[in-house]
Amino acid sequence: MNNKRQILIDTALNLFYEKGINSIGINEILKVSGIAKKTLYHHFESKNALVLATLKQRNNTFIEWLEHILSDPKTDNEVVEKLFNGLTNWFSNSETELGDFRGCFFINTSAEFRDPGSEISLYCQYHKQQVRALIAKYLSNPSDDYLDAICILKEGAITSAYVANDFSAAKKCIQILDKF
Amino acid sequence: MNNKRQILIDTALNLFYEKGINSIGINEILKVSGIAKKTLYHHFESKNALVLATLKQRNNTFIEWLEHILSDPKTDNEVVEKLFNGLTNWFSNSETELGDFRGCFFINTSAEFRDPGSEISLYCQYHKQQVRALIAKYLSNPSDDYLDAICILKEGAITSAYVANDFSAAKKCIQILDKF
DNA sequence: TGAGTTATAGACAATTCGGTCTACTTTCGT
DNA sequence: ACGAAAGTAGACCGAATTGTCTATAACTCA
Repeated sequence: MNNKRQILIDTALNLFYEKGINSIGINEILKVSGIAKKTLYHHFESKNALVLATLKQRNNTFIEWLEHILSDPKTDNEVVEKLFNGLTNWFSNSETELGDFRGCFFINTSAEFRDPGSEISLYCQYHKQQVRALIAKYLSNPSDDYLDAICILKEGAITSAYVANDFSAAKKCIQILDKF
Repeated sequence: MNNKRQILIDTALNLFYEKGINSIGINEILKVSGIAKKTLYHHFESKNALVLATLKQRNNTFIEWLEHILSDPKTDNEVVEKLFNGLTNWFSNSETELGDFRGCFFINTSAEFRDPGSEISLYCQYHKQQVRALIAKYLSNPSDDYLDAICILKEGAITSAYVANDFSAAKKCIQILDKF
């Protein structure tokens, strides 16, 4: 039964993303999901293994969402518009697939797991590569400079929205890239 | 004697910034600093109060560093160059005042303390406002659009450097702003 | 039917957490 | 010189942490 395993991942991801991984204990995940501790440790060898599974789940969700909102662009400008309008919607909790905005799960997790060589940190890095590659796929002229600009602004918009509470950051990025 | 208080803040800040606040217990700070627990709780009413003091210390250090590297700019382009070259130096551990690069202490702390209304989250937000105001001070033509672009790119560069391991991100920002 | 897998509840261990407290000593300003 | 303030070591508290273990039950599939 992969059922219980999936419920554990879903429950853990929701709690981790909302409250932070270090703030959520195993017992709380079990209490919310209604699953026994032995079952958790049958499917995952440690809390870190569960964390890694939630990262992969979130990566899949995010990539699918991105593919959806970027679909069928006519121009490169349209890719930029779709991307940053999508981020704006995310910030204002209008993208139900992504849940209530609490920053980027991977940036947050990198901040909590500081060992740069750990599997968790490396997966966060990998996620950013995935997103970059996906954006590149939709651009007709994916010059490195243009792609760099889009990706750096994307990180800046997410961080500005979460830390500085500036939900209009993504909209401003469209203007900046217009002049590029 | 504010001496012990200052040692506690310095020790805590170093440990918090390197390993993360939730990963560092009170007892470790006491062990490293060689200060008694009673003394800590004489100066700070809780761990959170100590955390807040380290945030203020880091804010002062960062603002002073920024004032130093931005001093006497001749043009707005020079402000941008000085800022992002400074960030590049920070990423490669060449800015001794800022310590070994471990991302932005305020972004990291926002990720660890997820309650958006908490005093700690609000101070992180305040820090970003301070930095923005300081950059504005050095610009001869601080239009909101230009300032927004600089600040979003700054956040993007720091996050890209830390999470995606791209230490050249800040350099790319100069090019992007050239065309603005 | 019977073996193997997956599940259950929850006691338990070992450690760590933030924080309090006692009893004592040092330092400093007037 | 004296009293107040600031310091020390570390025992102690209750709660929370991850992870192990026992004992039992339900499910699937050959």
